[in-house]
Amino acid sequence: MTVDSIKRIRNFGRAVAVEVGALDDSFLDRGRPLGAARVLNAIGLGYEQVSDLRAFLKLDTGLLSRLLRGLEAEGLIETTTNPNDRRGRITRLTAQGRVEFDIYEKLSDERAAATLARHKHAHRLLEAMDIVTIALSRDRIVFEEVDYASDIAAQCLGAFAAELSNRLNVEFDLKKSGDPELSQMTHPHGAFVVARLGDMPVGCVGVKGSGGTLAEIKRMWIAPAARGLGLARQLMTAAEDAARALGIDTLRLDTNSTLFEAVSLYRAMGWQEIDRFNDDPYPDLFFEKRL
Amino acid sequence: MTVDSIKRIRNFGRAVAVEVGALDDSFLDRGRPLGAARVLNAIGLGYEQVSDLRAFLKLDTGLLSRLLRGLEAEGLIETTTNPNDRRGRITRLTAQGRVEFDIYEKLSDERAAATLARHKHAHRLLEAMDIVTIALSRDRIVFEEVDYASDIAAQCLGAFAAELSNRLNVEFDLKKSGDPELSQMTHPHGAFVVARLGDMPVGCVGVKGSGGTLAEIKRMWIAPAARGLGLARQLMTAAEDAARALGIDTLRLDTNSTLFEAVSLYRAMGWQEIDRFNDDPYPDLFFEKRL
DNA sequence: TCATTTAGCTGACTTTAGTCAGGTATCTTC
DNA sequence: GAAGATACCTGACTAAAGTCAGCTAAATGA
Repeated sequence: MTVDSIKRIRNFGRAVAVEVGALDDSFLDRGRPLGAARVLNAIGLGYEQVSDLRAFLKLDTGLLSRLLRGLEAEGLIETTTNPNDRRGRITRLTAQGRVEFDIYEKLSDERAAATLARHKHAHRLLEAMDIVTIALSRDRIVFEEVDYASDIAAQCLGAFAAELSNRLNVEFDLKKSGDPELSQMTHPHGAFVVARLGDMPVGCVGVKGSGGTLAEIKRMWIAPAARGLGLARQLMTAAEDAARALGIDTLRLDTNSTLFEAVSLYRAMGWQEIDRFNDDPYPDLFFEKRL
Repeated sequence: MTVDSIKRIRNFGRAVAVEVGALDDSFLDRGRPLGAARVLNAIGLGYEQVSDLRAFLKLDTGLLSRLLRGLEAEGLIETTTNPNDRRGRITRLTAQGRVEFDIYEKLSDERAAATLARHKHAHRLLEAMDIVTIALSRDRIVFEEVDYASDIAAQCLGAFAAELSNRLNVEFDLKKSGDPELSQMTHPHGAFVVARLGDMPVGCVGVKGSGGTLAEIKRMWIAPAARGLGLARQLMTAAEDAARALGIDTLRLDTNSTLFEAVSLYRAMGWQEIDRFNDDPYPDLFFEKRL
């Protein structure tokens, strides 16, 4: 079984190496060596400090320095000293550099679009790619508080609502005007936490308070492609931390007994079953945790 | 939607590039430059002719020639002229070269095992990897007749039986002694066709004959990770070709109406619905095709 | 048969990547 | 404020990768 698994991973590696290599090749089409292209790309992505660039690209100080001089000579970047630490330097794309960066971005997009075009019904492929992406980059998933009205929160809530509508076979629209949740999941009443991989949302949870020391956990969602990685636990921990920071000492939540994985997670994390505290028809299990 | 799909593919590319790069790095541990290691690896994989090596590795003739001389000097390979075309050359691993190749294989296996170890419940990840592997390498899937008793046939049949047992919730064991299918799916009575990607089985189908001009299609299976790619059609075509080559002019099959995708494929490929021709309880639809 | 093509080799070269030992300016710490 | 650490630079180097013209030997094809 394990031998077979290793074979499967190696087959995977071989298959994707072709795609990855093709992208690098397309980067050479601009006549610039790959090293310089990668530096330009990193700067365009927002790595400004030379030290950050070095860490990100894993380049020797001398080599990076020379590549930067090269891009400078091409008129693609400008460097200034970092005002906060005048040993360090800040690099920035010039207008021309921005143009060139955008061309590389376009090349990447075209590569990806070509892959997509080769697969008419790519839904399953994309889903599988997401699973792989998230699993391989699990360590880079960040959990952070965001505004309930932010873009990434909206993405999470939209996916959450779509899934709920689909599963319960009812209309479930979070966007209806005057959402009373908004202020209750915003400081100082409550908070909203998302888990994301880069700009890709992979989970969320809301702490819904009313100004007192009691709050409720709501809108708990993990992206389908991110399930089975133990993110729920991390997300709950982040939510508890956020609640504590707001001065909340008791959290409640409602759930359904058919979601046995979630239920056993709550129990494992120290939640106590309590009596029904609302009259929603869907939940049949109620929990409380003292922080 | 498409813009989003492109983002997902690019995120995927970024995530796997790290893994792919790590493998290359581990190849450098042997002290040999990557180019030479790749040539050695390709020879070990069975690329014997220098021209094949060149095409596979996309190397300049001069560069490859020099790399081959280097490996020769290390005593890892031997070259002889190709007796069929004495301009060409054949390369082969020496015993020492085989040892070195095996070490690289082990390094690759260890890399894969390390990836596996990082993911305790890797089942979902492996399944997703399979989907990606097969989708990206779809063009390299080969359809070929194999012996019903061969190893790859056994793998297909085992997977087929496991799936059927699971789906019908009954014991379904193809391995019971004296399988009557064996001779009926072997030349000259019948045939067995598999679809494979390298050594990874992705589908199979049997043509079960009894010496006459009538035969039956049986054991049609597509690996779960390979579904949605249109392989069934190619597999059926290969089965029809095999049947024709055996002098068979009429094919029959039974199926279940709930498998509507399969049923519509049969209709699209020119199969005609006929009356029930056996009394198995599972199938409720019967088809025939004149070749 | 003889011109042409093909397969592979070698020599001479350039480019790219990477390493390392200095050096200067700046920051940190005691 | 001196000692040490840090950030970045340059020069000098090596190794690896890649390019190209020209060569020989063999096969191909009119």
